[in-house]
Amino acid sequence: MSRAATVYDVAARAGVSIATVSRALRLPDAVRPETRRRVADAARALHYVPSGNARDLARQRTGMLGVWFIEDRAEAVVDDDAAESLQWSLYWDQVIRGIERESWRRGFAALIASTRSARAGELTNEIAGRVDALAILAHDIPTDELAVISERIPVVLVAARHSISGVDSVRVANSQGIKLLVEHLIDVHGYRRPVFIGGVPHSSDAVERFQAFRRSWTEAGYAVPDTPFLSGDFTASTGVVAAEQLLTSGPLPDVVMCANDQTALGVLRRFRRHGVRVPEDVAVTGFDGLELGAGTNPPLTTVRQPMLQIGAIAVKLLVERLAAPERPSVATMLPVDVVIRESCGCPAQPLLIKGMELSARSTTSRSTNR
Amino acid sequence: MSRAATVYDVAARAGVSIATVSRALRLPDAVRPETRRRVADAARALHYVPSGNARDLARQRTGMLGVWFIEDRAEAVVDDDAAESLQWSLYWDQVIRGIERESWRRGFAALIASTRSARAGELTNEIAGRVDALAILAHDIPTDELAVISERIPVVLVAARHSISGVDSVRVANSQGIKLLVEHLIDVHGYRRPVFIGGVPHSSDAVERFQAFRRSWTEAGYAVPDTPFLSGDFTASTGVVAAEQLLTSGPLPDVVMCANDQTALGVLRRFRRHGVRVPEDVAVTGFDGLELGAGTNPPLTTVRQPMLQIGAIAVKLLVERLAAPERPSVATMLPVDVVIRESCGCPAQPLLIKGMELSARSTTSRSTNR
DNA sequence: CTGAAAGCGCTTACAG
DNA sequence: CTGAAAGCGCTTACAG
Repeated sequence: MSRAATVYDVAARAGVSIATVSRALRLPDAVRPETRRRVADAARALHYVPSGNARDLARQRTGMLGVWFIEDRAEAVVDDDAAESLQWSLYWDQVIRGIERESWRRGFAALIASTRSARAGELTNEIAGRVDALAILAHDIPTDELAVISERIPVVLVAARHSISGVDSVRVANSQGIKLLVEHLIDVHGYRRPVFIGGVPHSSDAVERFQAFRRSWTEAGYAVPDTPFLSGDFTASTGVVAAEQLLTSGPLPDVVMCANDQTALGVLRRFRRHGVRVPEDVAVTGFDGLELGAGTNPPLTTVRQPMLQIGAIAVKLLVERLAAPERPSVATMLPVDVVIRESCGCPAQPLLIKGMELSARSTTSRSTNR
Repeated sequence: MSRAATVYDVAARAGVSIATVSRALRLPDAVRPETRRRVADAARALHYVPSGNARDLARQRTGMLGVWFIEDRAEAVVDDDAAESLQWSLYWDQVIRGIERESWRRGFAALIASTRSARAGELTNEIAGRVDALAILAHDIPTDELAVISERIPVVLVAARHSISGVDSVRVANSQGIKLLVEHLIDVHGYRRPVFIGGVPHSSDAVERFQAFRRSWTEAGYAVPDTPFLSGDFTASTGVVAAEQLLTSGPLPDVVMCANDQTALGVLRRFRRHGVRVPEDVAVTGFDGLELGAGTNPPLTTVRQPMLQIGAIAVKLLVERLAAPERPSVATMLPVDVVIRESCGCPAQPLLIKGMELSARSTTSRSTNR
């Protein structure tokens, strides 16, 4: 690892100018075949690896899309040996995967930077200046800093609480999803004593889901608590804790609605460990539609949001704005589906309640899921 | 989004030189408080966002760790509506997560670039030149290109087949894991007609696991096929296809060992759909130790590899080599555990067979898992 | 504590 | 088709 070769070294060895080296490497058709070959040989011999920084600086673009990912989970302790991964948001994971994938399809690399909280200035100094556009994945965002950054590069907010004028955003129809699910729980199963296990308190996803929970049950004529039974951090450990508390705080509700799948997973596990049968003794539902929920025991009834698509759309908005900086900002709301599996009390044959169609006021459609 | 402000603009507005702007922003203590304030005000007023490229170019470092992720899955068709995510390797996902996390802990951002196959030159041009060090996640690697790149920046190979001299690598004890699992299947369950569902043919993980499968059963005195029943791409669809073929090709084996968990998941699902009971009619095992396997029906007996740790160690090796470029290369082999759940025929209480201890020739230790 | 100046390694009009 | 030169936006010895 001696001093790395540069265009100058390659040029010298090939007996051409640095401009020609640049062209031979970048625009092969712009130079004579003979020249091209000489440059290629020199580059190979010198183990030349072009500097991305220098190139990007000269070109005034980076080809990178940034993902700023704020972990908002608490430092929760999980009692399960294998559950370390459950500390992580499987939901964000999927969204990030959607971003990576779409970035790749559109010729960008993804620069992922995560942090535990938005330390002031970090966003600006660490990534904003090194990417062409930036996706913010967070429930709570550093509004002021973003306002400045969005003046310089396209920014898209995913699942964020606040919106910033001129900044695109992507979110899902939380309320509709919960509403459809509650209707199912009432109409099909006749439940009437629900409980809600919340997520990160300042998360708009968590807030919207709980409010929809309240509204839906209330409108159906049932009294429900005006706060979540417990608010957690969207991890399985929240579910574990919630289940424990549920078991020691009087009669069980007939259905436990969780702010997300991972929380529901924790509830399921802890209930099972205590011999509480789901759905016989109590029904449990989630939100997200993680693959994981198809394999739980019993399989989890949930609301599925299009996670990969959320990421893909975020990238699409970014790239579009890169092409048309002045386009008005767009707030995308993606539809969700209710995935009926067994944890709500339904038989093994899963059903799918399409959110799309309902929102268009058509008949509830139920189609076989597998 | 007018022309973005630069140090020159900030300097002009603050009435100082660009050197002072740089210092005020980067080394606050090196300038007078008054100067610092003037610069900060100017920067804020101008919505100044420093250029990462220019900074990195001047500094000769990027603060970024690259992850080059080669997808090697085939374009398989899955019959399950929700299974799109199963097309993705949940294993790589975890490793990447481990990388992101450790990168962050060590003050680096992670640049993730993925591709479907190693197009020549892409690696060199697209990432190698823009990161301080590079992790290659792939079963099969572009050896020549990497040899060149590793001359310039630290490279670490994860789960790769070939090793390159002078390049660090991380892999797991595939053989030991399979061996321990086979011993369990024979000693505890008395199975004798196993079948192996393979992974990507050129993957060393897939190859090592199959070879260990052969060796272990053979050494125990049982005849086993000398090729996998089927070789796939490590996705659930491979498992689905394998299960179909198994069902139509004569008597069922007594145990189906899969090259990884996602494949096993596909087998489980398809068997279940056809009314084949696991483990009563046939046992099934996986490899990876994904969380997902704890929730399948029945829960999956598998070999668990420390995926987050694999990623973390990859980063550690990279950062260490950054500090000591001449250190001899190290090939890390991480231990695995056998996670006994129910799909092998064991009762609900899960067991853990530690790979570590066995490899040190101590007694097989069995500890409760939850 | 601050400034002038060189340098980081490319790309890209502009000439020829 | 090729070269000389300016420019991309910072950082960092070196003086003062």
